Amino acid sequence: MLHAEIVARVRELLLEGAIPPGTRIAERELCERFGVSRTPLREALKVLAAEGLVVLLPNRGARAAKPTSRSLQDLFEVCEGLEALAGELACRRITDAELRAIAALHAEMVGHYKADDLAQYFRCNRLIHDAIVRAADNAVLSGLYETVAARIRSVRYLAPMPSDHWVIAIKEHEGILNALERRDGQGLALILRSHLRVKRRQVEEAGLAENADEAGDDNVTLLRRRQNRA
Amino acid sequence: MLHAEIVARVRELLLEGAIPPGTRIAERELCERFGVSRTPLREALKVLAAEGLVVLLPNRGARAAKPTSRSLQDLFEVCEGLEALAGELACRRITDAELRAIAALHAEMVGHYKADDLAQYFRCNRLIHDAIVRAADNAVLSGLYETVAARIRSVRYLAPMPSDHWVIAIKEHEGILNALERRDGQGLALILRSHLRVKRRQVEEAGLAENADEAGDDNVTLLRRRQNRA
DNA sequence: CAACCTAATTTTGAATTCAAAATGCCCGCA
DNA sequence: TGCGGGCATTTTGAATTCAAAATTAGGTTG
Repeated sequence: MLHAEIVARVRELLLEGAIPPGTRIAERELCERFGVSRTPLREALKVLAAEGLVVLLPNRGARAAKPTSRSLQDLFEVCEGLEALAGELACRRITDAELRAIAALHAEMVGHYKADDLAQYFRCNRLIHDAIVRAADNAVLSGLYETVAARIRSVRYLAPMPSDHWVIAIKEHEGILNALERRDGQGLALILRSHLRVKRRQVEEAGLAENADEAGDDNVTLLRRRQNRA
Repeated sequence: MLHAEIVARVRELLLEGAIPPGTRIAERELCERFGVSRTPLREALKVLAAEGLVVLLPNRGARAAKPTSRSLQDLFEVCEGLEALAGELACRRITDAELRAIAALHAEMVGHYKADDLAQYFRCNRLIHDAIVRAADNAVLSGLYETVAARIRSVRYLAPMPSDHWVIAIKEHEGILNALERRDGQGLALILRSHLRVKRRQVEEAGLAENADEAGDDNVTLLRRRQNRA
């Protein structure tokens, strides 16, 4: 099945940053890169547009979606909700084997923290969150989480990790593991939400200043909108 | 833009029940029905497949997705989470105008209840939930909610509404309005979840018995799976 | 009579073609 | 020199074409 393959490969390019947010996607170029005709490529772009990774401009082609500070906030809010839900469900359904696997990942992650290996730390971090979602054993939730988390991750280069935040993150992860072991769904949900809120603030602080100038829906607009609503 | 139009129209057909779940979707037929070639139609089917309304079988065409009891449960769980999140955000962001509009809808809905007009009642009910999600003012959340709620609604014909449940639903809706007015996000989230859980049980009780025989992933399987996980 | 094998037909997946829209280029002109 | 208009080129959106796979039908044989 050619179509699904292409969706996956283009998504890869978008998430890896090989096609940076905001850049024009030339059909021609991707076609010859993949060695396929425009038909399946265009199908793939439509699907990715439905996922929110690509925006289609009528008669003007496709661009890699560039999250505004606003849409990034929206994504974080939803991601919090999804992770909280996953945490609750996981506490009800997680198997001992899954729990052990997460504990192992946690230990490995702490090791990377002590070794100051940020990349490996992030890898474990991600695997843990994925494992929790998987333990929730809900296919719909997994699918939505994957796309939302991917869209957030696509701008992860914005977030530098101050070392004091790193300590906090480790503490929070201990709480996560603890809540899982106690099967405390409510507690886990709370921790996951605040955990994500920390990351969100990091991205906000890192990213807001720099894309305020070019995005149409910038911070000033955002503030005005949300204040007007009150 | 032909493509988006076709996505919308086919989705309509699927949600209206004009193409019942599980039926084969003949490309040819839809093409002549819409008066378009296969290219944009196929693009539309790919998008709808990504949304979960259609399943694509390699070299064997498309079928209208038929939720199994399992996937329906998954959808309900996620919908609960999304509505709860929407409720929390809405309490923070809802404007007085939006609140008044919901109160008006609520009053209208009670009127339909007293007049025993089920169809109109459902209409208002849906509009209220949509309004709450809209008041949450989060585009990503709106999008996800729409698709998840649509997939649930696509099998709504399964759920008969016993009159005692109807009373409960009205009571719950009073609680919803009350929590919104008090801007009690936590409380609203709880009410929305239990509200949805009632509906979920209705659908389960109505639907489970009848599709157990044909679906591959039936109730027995479901129970076994989830029990095995403990 | 039933099971199976083969050939015709239909249907799918993808490439190619074609028309319309947008982009870019060049020239004239103030 | 700077600006605008018109033509050529490129790119997009959709139809058509073509090959491969599946389905169907029919015939053969045990």
